[in-house]
Amino acid sequence: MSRKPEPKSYAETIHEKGFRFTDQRRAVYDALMNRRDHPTAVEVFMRVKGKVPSISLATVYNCLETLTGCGLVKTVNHDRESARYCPNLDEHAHLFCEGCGGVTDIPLRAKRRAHDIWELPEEVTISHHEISFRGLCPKCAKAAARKTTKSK
Amino acid sequence: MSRKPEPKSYAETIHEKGFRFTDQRRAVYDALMNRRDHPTAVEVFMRVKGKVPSISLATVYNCLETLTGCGLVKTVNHDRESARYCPNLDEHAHLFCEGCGGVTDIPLRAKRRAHDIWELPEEVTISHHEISFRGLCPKCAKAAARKTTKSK
DNA sequence: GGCATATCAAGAATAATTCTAAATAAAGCA
DNA sequence: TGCTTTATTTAGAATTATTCTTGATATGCC
Repeated sequence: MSRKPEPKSYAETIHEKGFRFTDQRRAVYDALMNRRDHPTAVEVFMRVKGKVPSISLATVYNCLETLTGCGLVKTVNHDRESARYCPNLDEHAHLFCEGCGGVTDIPLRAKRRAHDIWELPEEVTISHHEISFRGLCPKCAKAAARKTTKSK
Repeated sequence: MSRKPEPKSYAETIHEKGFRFTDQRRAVYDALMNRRDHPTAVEVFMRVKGKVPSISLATVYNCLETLTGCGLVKTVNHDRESARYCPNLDEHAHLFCEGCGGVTDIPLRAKRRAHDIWELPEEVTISHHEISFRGLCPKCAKAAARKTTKSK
């Protein structure tokens, strides 16, 4: 298949790690970058089918794993729901809305370190952390407030 | 079966919610409280079998759900691993050790509020949050440090 | 004790993800 | 360019944790 030149950044990142930048991997990566939301593997699969009709769900899982392994994408877990994937590499938490089911990125306030917030023993080494909130996103919270006001 | 008097606190909590405090539920609750660690449902099942040999895994799941519904136990999730259950009701995070596989409770430093740490939009309502760290617990971190020192 | 309801046990069913094996595609080299 | 080696993809089977279903038990209340 034909190849357009890619912005070096991520194509190179993949190559540096010893992986090939295939059409499938690009399509999966683009599916995330174009929307910058938090789709599940199945949702990515549906988006990608348009571009690479022959792609299989297993390949989507493979690609997502490769991309996370390269540090280009993050996995987002919440309770026992399907894993979601996030292209935002900045430090942030996630808010899972109980109203609309959406996921919102919540940035960390500047200069907060885990040790300032949590009583982490000195010795521990943190390789990864994940913070998730469940509640109502701004939109749903406002809608709920309106409803309550009216009914009273 | 025979019943010893229970400390009112949790037996009552269960009754208040309209549930019966059965032998199975007590055994599951005790399995958590006696060790105060973070077992999976299967681990709870194994512990409980000694006390209630006829118990089934499905019942352990049911009991754990009832107990969490009553606010006596918390569910702890990490990546896509099996859910774990935690009897510590204080505000805390969890450290999942990549060395020994153990889970450590990490208390919140006094008086930190989520809004101080995260750029949460004013309107949002948080009903629940979960913080998990992955890394090396103090014991494993020390062991790793020793090893590195020796080999150099 | 007898009735209504809650709970339990066993195994089937489900859902997300991973694994397997064969087919395809790409990269490296003659 | 053609050949070889290796990586990747595909489709479907397998796995794993959890939930659901159904009939059997146990409990609380009159």
